[in-house]
Amino acid sequence: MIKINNFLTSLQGCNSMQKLKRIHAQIFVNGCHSDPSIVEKLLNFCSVSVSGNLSYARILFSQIENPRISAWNSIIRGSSQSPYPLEAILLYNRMIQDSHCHPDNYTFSFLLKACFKAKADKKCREAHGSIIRLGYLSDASVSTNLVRCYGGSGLVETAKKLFDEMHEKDLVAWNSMLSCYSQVGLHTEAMEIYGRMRTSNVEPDEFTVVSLLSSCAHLGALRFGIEMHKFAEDNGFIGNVFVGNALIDMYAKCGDLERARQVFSSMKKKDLSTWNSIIVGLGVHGCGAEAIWFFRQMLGLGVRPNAITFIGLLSGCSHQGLVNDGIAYFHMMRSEFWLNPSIKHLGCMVDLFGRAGKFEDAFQFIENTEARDDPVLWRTLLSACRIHRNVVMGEVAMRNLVRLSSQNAGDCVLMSGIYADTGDRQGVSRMRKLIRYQGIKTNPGWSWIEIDGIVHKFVVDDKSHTDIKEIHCKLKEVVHKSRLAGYVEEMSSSIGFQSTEESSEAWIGNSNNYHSEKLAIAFGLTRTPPGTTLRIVKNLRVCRDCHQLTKFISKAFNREIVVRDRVRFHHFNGGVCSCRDFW
DNA sequence: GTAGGGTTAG
Repeated sequence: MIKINNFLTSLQGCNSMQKLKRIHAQIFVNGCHSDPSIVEKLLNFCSVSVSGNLSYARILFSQIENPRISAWNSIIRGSSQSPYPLEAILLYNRMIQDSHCHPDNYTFSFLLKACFKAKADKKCREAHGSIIRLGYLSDASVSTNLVRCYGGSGLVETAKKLFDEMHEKDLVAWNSMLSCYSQVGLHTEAMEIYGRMRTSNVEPDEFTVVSLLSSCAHLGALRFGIEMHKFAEDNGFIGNVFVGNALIDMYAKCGDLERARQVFSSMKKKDLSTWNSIIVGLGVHGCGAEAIWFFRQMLGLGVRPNAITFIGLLSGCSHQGLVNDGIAYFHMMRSEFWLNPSIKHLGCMVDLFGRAGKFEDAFQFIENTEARDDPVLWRTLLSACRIHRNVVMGEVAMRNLVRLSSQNAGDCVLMSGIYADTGDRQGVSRMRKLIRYQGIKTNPGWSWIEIDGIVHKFVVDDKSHTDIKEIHCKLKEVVHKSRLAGYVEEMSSSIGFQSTEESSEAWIGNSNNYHSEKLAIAFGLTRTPPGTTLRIVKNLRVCRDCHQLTKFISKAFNREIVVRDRVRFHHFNGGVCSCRDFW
């Protein structure tokens, strides 16, 4: 009789369906099929192993007369890892209804994994009830899975409560909570969790670093990101491809392209995300040509691009005015790689034409696409009209937004900006009325700057900062010095309308000196030694007047200033901006 | 002999 171990050894080297069947047949020949543990082993292997085969596992499972809990667990686990996690939930239901088996802590772990992947919120809550009833909440793996499930369905508070109630929080539990905050965009909370983790004496690992770097990227917290980089180096995490990718993304999003390139070239192991991170990073910095260069390298090495690669490429082309390249890559996407353009790709194309002032092309592009009723495309066209002060096309875009009943405050402010730029007071007042009449909510604008590892946040006309008097004083000096160098306030403010800011900032008449990014820059100037680069992050698009003033500041104070706005990066140096005034 | 965590998207 062949020993069980022999089967296991042959399974290890098994990579084809035929071999699997052969082993299965041998089990029969040797009369081992009546031993449930042997069949369960085979089942578990087929369900879970990378070289396994879930379809075969299903057949095997169907042949077991009264599956024991371990068999149920194997098949539920296999399905939860597959592209059809819903199947795991159905199997669980069958087990509860039709078998005499009771779920254990393993069953719940696998079930919850499936719930997370399938976004099955209701089932998650139901499982939560059973878990409490059966006393499995104290199991670390089960409760960590619950935390992820609630976090993934947006119920972050519930996730946090469960996490806080966990008796023994191990590293995986901390990492799950951290990534939960990071993924829903609560980056400050993610940082707080990290702080608590450290004070609880839990040593971070690669997973911790990756989630944290993602939060650093969104916050624009370069200093903290550099610290994390150092930490990763000291702890031997640098060979990890996730860590490398997250580092590239963090450096790019924090405005330090040079370091992003360095990390990229130092990485021995690269995957698709590595290439995407550098291409997308270069794209938002307006380095379209360089993004194309990387794209060609990538193709040369046989790495197949995906939809994200093309987002990076197309946005790079649009920010650098590479219209023909953009068109070529848009077609290449479908013809060579069988990728269907998403609304984001279409948006990039409208932006590509619009930014280059090719309004007729932009308009025709929207009209000829199936997504012509998607407000995103008209909104993109409207932004381009703002750059080029195109009233006629701006009104076309605005009319379409109204037709689709989706005009928001940002759209009205953009349109107002176009009217203001062309001196049309009536147009401005029409837009103001539209906002008041429809009660459209405006989006408050803020900017932040990181000084000595602390993030300082400013809103328009901020009075809350403890050093606000000093900041205002500095701002006066800054404006005075810039005026001497030739700075003139933008025309639009002289008719009582403040520029492009898509926010309530825009509606506060004469407060243009107190826009959030101006406050942040003035603060940065008072708190950093001469020559230090200032890095500002803001949630909206930078306004024309602030953009103009920042150019003069970069020259008058001899500072490099990097501003990350909602759309892209602006590198101000020696009186000019990398966006060449097309933003 | 059975478990849980990570990056990139106008």
